[in-house]
Amino acid sequence: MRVSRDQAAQNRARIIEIAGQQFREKGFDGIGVADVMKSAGLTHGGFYGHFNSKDDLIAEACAAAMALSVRRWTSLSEASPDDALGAITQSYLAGDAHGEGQMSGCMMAALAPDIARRGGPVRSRFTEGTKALLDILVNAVTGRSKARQREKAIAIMAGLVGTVVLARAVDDPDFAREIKRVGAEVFGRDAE
Amino acid sequence: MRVSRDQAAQNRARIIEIAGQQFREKGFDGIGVADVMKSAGLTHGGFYGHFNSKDDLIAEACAAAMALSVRRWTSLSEASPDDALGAITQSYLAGDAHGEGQMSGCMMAALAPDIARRGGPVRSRFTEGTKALLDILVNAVTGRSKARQREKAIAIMAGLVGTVVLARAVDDPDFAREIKRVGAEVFGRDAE
DNA sequence: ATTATCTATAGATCTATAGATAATGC
DNA sequence: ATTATCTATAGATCTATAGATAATGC
Repeated sequence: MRVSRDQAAQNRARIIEIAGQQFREKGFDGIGVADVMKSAGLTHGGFYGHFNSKDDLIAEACAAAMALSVRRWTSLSEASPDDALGAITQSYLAGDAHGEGQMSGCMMAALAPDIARRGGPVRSRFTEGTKALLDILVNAVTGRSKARQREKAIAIMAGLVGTVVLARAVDDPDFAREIKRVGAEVFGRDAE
Repeated sequence: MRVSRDQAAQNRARIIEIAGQQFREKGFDGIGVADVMKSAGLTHGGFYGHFNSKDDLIAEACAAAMALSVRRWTSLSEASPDDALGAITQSYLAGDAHGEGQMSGCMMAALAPDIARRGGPVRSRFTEGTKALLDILVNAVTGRSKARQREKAIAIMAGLVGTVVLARAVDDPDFAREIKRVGAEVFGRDAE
């Protein structure tokens, strides 16, 4: 039942990708190692050939999901050079509406509080990703100084994360829509 | 070992209060029924005389924590009638810094993504609380129309939640401080 | 020969229940 | 007599490990 080195590397990458999706959808404690492996078409026991522990996988999945967001924001910025902020916020807030659910959405909005409760590698990988995303936003907004741009970018990032977090948690669809509409208007425009 | 009806009611209230703190600190899956009961000075088996299930406790703890936030925001508004927004945001963002940790902080910032993954009573109790908090903020901001006030209040609430969520998740203390400083400046002032 | 994966299981943990106990409240 | 709480445990689930298997790569 052994596979080639290339195949094993692909298997590892697929485990990380699937884990990232399942974690965002169900939470770190909402999905077990055995089910992640099953979704990847592998068996439970094989997991520990790829990772030292579930925490190890969580750190890798976190880093990979953040890296994917960085690539998406970068390509959105390049595709809309005159309204990078609008393109990013629209993409960011439209995710849920398009029925993709949280599994393909932002790691920050899906798991930041859970990441805060974990230590070590998970948090540091997440922090790197957060800084990288922030840098993209800094270049997507205007400001009389770099410091002012950074200030705006931080507020927008917090606003976007809070918007998605609240809209998802709320039970009332109309209220959720209202939250997202306001989020798009307030944080998607490069005011002042 | 039986206690009076009054004592039993107090025990129930204490279980809810302690559960609310532990859930915020460790997550819904991070603390078990047995440990909550132990913290309340009771035994595991007694739990099911007070609640039908852990989910039932989660809903009660969620509602109680939101109600406490509503009372706090209300009294802050009344104590600072000319800068209710500033008083609320300062209190909201200062929590972590004062070493209180998340256990006494905001339910939205600590558990909103986990609440989004749960169904039924937990989400509806949370939604009620969120609407009540929003109403307080609406009255704490100015605007040429009620609709504009509400829009500002929603953006501020999302901004505050996102600020706390990101500042907590991030590994770098300087970065966390920067996020909270910006959040206080941008969302704590009744601009425009 | 090495190693990626598989089967099987140990050990821990967690929710929920069953039945016993003892103090309250009619 | 009722009932709030306790002790003990069933049943499920989850992480991690041990040992076997079979195809790769030197």
